[in-house]
Amino acid sequence: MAEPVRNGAGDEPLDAQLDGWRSLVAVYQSVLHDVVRALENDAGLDSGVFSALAYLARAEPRGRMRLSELLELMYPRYSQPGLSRLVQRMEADGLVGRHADPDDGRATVLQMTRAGRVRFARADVIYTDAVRDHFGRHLPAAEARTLRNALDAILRARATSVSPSRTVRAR
Amino acid sequence: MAEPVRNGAGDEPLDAQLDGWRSLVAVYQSVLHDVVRALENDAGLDSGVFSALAYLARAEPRGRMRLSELLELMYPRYSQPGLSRLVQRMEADGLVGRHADPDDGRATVLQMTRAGRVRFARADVIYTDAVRDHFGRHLPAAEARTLRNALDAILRARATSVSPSRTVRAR
DNA sequence: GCCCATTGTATGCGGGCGCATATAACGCGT
DNA sequence: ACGCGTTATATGCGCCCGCATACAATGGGC
Repeated sequence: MAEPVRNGAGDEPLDAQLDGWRSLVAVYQSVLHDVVRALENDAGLDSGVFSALAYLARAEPRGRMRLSELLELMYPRYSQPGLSRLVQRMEADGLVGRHADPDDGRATVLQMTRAGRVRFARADVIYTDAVRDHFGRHLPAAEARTLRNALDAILRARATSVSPSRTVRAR
Repeated sequence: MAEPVRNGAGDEPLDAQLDGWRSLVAVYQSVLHDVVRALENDAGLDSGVFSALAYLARAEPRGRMRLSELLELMYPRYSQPGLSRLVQRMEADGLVGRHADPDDGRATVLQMTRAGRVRFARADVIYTDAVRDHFGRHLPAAEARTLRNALDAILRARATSVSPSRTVRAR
């Protein structure tokens, strides 16, 4: 969001970090827009469903996961009610099953269906190709590694510092 | 969106660009969430209103801009109907005026109000501080410049390559 | 064994978004 | 001056989101 007041030439105190953030925002929005379009048009999946399937595909054992675990992975992209309805739609589309957890009567266990696996496998190819085409293609591998290192360092630093309400349930 | 299948250790063919994209997505979502929260809580502005005000504040002459010009700046974050309603809300909140363009009967000219300027000035401080606190603080200035250069190169490359439907009005 | 605070999930509600479409003004060709 | 394709904006509609809240199950304290 919001790329206001870019330091074009001889502006203000010149803030390298702020400029970096603005460039990051611009790239993210531009690339994501095209990638999401590719997912929807070529794979028939919206980005939320795709993300959920991606996490489920990695889940052990075999595509099973608690709804609450998935929520932690998808937060803050989805709120708890938002995820609740997302998986309802996914169940309606036959991509996942929702079963009562035998160990905890409150919990719901998600189970990827075979159809879900197939849809995800196809979509993953679309996604990967789209990211390469719209992003990776323009970034030399060496710079990509540098970029990743810098960004991962930020993630680690943020995880460490006591950022408020990193916990899903707060207040 | 979607950070599936991260190359943790000895995974697949190892794709530096894809990993970079995933890190970018993770940082963007995490940081943006907190920045938007700060804007809403401390400045009482949602991110769309803030972005629009930021562009208007830079407009010459003095906070005037055509709706269609603003649309190009906000695209693809907002669609044309989305922006239409966004500025309607902004007008209702007294942040901008909407006047018929004397030179073109179809067009609407936006004019930032004094209240809009005040609200934006306050929000801009909140925004800048939040970005520094959640992002810039964790990124050395040298790395920030490297980051910006790599990302801006991607933006330029994307603008050059004939990416389909970069124009607002397509199809 | 009974409370009761906590945890896991679902739902009522209001609001914002995008798509398709409508409406109105423009301007060029004739 | 008329027609018609184009451009600028607005609106009907359906969908999805988050917030607040409801509800059910859990487990530790006593």
